[in-house]
Amino acid sequence: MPHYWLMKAEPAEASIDDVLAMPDATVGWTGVRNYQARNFMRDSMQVGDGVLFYHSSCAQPGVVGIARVASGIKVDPTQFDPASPYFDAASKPEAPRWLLVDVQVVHKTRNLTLPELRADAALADLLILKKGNRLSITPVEPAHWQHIVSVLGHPGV
DNA sequence: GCCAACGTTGGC
DNA sequence: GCCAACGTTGGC
Repeated sequence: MPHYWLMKAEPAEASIDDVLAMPDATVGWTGVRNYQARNFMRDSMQVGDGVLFYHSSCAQPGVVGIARVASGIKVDPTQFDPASPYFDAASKPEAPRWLLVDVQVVHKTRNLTLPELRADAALADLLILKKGNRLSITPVEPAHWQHIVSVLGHPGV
């Protein structure tokens, strides 16, 4: 039974177009620095899980594509790079603190915007819409996933 | 730039 | 372990 996820990306940093331009349309999901989000990747994600690719911190936040989890869990190399904004001096190579998975874009969609998501009664319980939610990775209920890919006119992963 | 909400840190 | 201070997120 696959799981489904919503993963936030800042388009100024890694937009869906940026990822599409990469080999195999696949990107290592660097920069997760929240334990709960990390634990979702480490403990619950499986290769092939469905991912809603979401643009945040931008003019038109929303779901902009369908993606899939494309690797198992790996060490996030940016934590050891002093030049990276994600550098973590407290993390040691013998005990890496931060992890990532590869994410492969399957289909770029139109932007299903945040106001549209909020206006959809079927998505009232979508975690991203809950007040105060800031997690960059959240699980998505199968019914929510089916609804969103249907609204986007896509068969899913 | 503002601000609400939440996570992390660190003194005690 | 408590909790105030601080930093970050992210929409507006």
